[in-house]
Amino acid sequence: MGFSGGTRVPRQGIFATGCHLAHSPGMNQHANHKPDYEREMRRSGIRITRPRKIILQILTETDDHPDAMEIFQRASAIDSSISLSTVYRTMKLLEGMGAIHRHAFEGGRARFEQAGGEHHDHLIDIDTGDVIEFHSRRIEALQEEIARSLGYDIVHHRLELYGRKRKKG
Amino acid sequence: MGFSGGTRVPRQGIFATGCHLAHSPGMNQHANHKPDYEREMRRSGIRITRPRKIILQILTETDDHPDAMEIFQRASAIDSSISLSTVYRTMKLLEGMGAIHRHAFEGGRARFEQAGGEHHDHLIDIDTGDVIEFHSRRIEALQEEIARSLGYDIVHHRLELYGRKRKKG
DNA sequence: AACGCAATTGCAAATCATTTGCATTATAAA
DNA sequence: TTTATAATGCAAATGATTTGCAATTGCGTT
Repeated sequence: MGFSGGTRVPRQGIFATGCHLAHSPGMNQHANHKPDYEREMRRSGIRITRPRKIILQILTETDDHPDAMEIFQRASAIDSSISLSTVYRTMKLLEGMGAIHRHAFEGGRARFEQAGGEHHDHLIDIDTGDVIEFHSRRIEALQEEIARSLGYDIVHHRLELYGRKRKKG
Repeated sequence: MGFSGGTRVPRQGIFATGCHLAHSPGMNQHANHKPDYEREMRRSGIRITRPRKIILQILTETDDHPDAMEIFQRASAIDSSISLSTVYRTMKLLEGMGAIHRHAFEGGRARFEQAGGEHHDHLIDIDTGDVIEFHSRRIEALQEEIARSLGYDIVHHRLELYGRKRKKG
C-alpha cells in the first residue's frame, strides 16, 4: 500500500512558503559546516566505534530519508559485519544526541534524516515515496495561534502532506 | 513514554480557527443524525453480526479516540466472547466503508474515531493523551498553496500538534 | 421453522518492525 | 599493554496487527 519497499527517496531540497528560502542552519556559524558529532560523542564519553562511524557517515552523506533497513544495507556494503541491532541502537543514540530526526511517515517503518538543517515539514509523494521538504512561517504561526487559543503550548508538531504529482499545471 | 496506557482520551469538541465554529456534518441533512451503517452494510452484502453491532455501537457512542485494545475491552464488557482479531478485522472493514478514521498518533497503536463529522486536525496533550480537535481553513489553504507550488495535489494530510496545557495564560 | 452455504468468528500461530539478554569483542583511559 | 566496561552480534523476546483454519452463524431460501 502507498509507497513502500526499496523506493528511492531523495530529499528534494528545502522550500520556503510565503517568503524566504531556507538559509543558515541551526547553530552552525558557517553554512555547510557539519557539526562534529564524533567530537561531541567523545565529549560525552560515548565511544566512537567502527559501526557508528560508518552509520554516521551514511547519514551525513545522504540526502534522503532512509529507514533502518536501508541504513543497514548501505552500512553492510561498507562493513558486512554490522548488525541491524546496531543500526537500531545507533539510531536511538544519534536521535538522543540530536544528530538525527526520526519520522513516522505512513508505511510502518521509521525513517531518519540528519538534523542540523532548519525546521521543515514534509510532502510525501504517495506514488514514489519521495520526500520533499518545505517550510511555512505562516503555517507555523497559525499552529501557535491555534494551540494558544486552546490553552496549550506546542512541544512539537507533525505536518505531512501526502500527494501526487500534478498532471498539468 | 508520552501518553500511554489507559489514559482517558476525551474528544473535547471541534474548534474552528480564524472564523467559524464547526456545524453541519458531511452528508447528513439534519444535525446529530447518525448515518445508518447497518443499512449500508446490508446494502453492500456485508453481514451484520453481533460483534459488528457491538463495535459499531461503541464507536458511535464514544467521543474519544480509542485504540483497538480499548475497543476490545469495551466490547468484551458487553459480550465477553468477542475476540481482538474481530475488533481488528471490524476496524478495517469500517475504515474501508468510510465509517471510521484511523489515526497514527505517537504511541505505537492506531486510534480510531467515527467518521461523519467535518474534517479536522488534532492537538494531543502529551501529558494526558487527551485529543482536542480543531480546524483551520487558513492552514488548509496554505497547505494547498504549498503543494501546488511544489507541483503536487494533496491526497490527504496529517497535522498533529503535541502540546502541554499552559500554566498561566 | 428448518436448510444450506458462504461469510464471519475465535484461537493460535505468523508477521513486521523494533528491542533486549547475554556472551564476546573492542574502545580508550591508565 | 593491560584493563574495565561500553558496544556488538546473534538469537530470542516484544508489541501491534494479521492470517490460516476449523467451527459457527447470518440470512436468503424452502
